Amino acid sequence: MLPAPFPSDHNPLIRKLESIFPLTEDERQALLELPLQVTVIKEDQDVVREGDRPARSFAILSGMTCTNKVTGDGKRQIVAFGIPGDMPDVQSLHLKVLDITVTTLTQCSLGFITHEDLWDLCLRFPRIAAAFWRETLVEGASFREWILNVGRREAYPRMAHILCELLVRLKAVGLAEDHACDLPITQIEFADALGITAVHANRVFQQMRADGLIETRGTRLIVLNWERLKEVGDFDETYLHLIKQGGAAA
Amino acid sequence: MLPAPFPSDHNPLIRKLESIFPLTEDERQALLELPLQVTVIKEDQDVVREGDRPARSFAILSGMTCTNKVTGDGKRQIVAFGIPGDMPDVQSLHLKVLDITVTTLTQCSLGFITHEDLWDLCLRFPRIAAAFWRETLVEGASFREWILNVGRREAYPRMAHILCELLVRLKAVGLAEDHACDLPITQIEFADALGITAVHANRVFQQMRADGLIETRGTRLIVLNWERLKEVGDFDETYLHLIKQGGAAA
DNA sequence: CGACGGATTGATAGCTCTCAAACCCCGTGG
DNA sequence: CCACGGGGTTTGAGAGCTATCAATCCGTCG
Repeated sequence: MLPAPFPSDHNPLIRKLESIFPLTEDERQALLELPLQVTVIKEDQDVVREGDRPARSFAILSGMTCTNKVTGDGKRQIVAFGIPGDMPDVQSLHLKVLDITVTTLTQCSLGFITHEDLWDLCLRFPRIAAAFWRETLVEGASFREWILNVGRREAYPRMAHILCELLVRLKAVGLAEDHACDLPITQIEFADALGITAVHANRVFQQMRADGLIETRGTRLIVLNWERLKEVGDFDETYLHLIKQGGAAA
Repeated sequence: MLPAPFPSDHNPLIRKLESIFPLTEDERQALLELPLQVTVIKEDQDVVREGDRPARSFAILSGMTCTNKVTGDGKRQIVAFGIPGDMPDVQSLHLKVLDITVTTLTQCSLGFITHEDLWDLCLRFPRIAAAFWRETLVEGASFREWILNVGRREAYPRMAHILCELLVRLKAVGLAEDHACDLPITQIEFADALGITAVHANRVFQQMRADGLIETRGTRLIVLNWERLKEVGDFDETYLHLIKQGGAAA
């Protein structure tokens, strides 16, 4: 079940770009010819670390990551989850020193692209550059919502909100069914994402189960009452700026 | 004391771009010729609102803004402060629907640029496009630190951290002395930025004054012990990605 | 079978909130 | 010149959410 080298449109990055605007033949060709060093990395590994000065960025081809920061006294905060199609450290293209650490949550297949190649691509195809820029803006929107979530919602709705976000995003890349998905995220990690303790995250989960909102089986999340979960989590997916496809998903 | 139409290099936007990389004559010229509709707006006004679909973006020429979001039950969270040179809603260039509201904290002079003109500029001058992109990446870095701040620091260090950030950023645009600046931010707004209540923000301020860290005189903030403030706030300005100038500031 | 990381549970402490009221400063209007 | 009104700042006391600290439980893995 090792991720194969990604042919044509099974490349999540290309699929993502195509969801933003239809690629011309040239653009598509350039993306396919882009030197992509595909590497498989085990779970729980740091791909890049705060303070690094990478000469390349990467796209997640399969697997999940989390982007995190740490306070001076060692408390960790997860600020984003990465799913296939995301490029958690594109910022390093413009900002020399990384201010974040990207850690794998599962085994991941990552496609590394040198900054040189990325620059070249962006200069030759301004629309692709714009699409990357757009992606970082969407990421920014997500950060803003995350701040609101951590700053102004209590633990319970906070958890509900993040579950909604994850489910919607995973569905957008075809990795979730209607109301269920695989979430390789421990309660400790949820706690670090929500700014609460693992103990409290656990109690929140129990309450949500007791309330009939969700069910968990191992890493699998099953949402029993989607409408209620959205309501409780005060969730409105507008901020994810997903592009609605007219037709059905692939 | 009305902000005058901004000639040449008194335009904070141009100054900011120049701090990122030296502009060529062409680039500089294009920026100066950019149709900029300068508007003065009173304090406490919404410039754009969540849900809007603006056809233009704006740069802050003078004054301060805050970018905020609101939960379903009306709790407000400030996610960023805008200072001269910032473009709080550039995102609208790529993302149709605004997910944030930008409110003036003081009277502001704003330079509006239509998205059409912005696109044109970006396509003609890829380096300028890259600089804008870079700016949104820096903004993203700031959001990430904000999440860490709200999620993992207690109220006291949280406040210290935000004061550090504001002072450093204002100094970078020449709006702060070494350890003092004008902060037109009420305690209520600080509270909304920190994810705490106004009452608690007030108590934190009192404690910081009692500890000899700061002094406030009206809207003026005077930092009495900068080293200690940074330490307490666990502040390291790396994430602001400021570009150090070799020479002195203007 | 022992080790280990994650999930759970219980009891206590503590940071922050909530609610209310008072206080202050300042611009407005009589 | 002073009363009035309004927003921001302070204060106090009590309640509540979440953290802390410790153990226990559980499933997986060598």
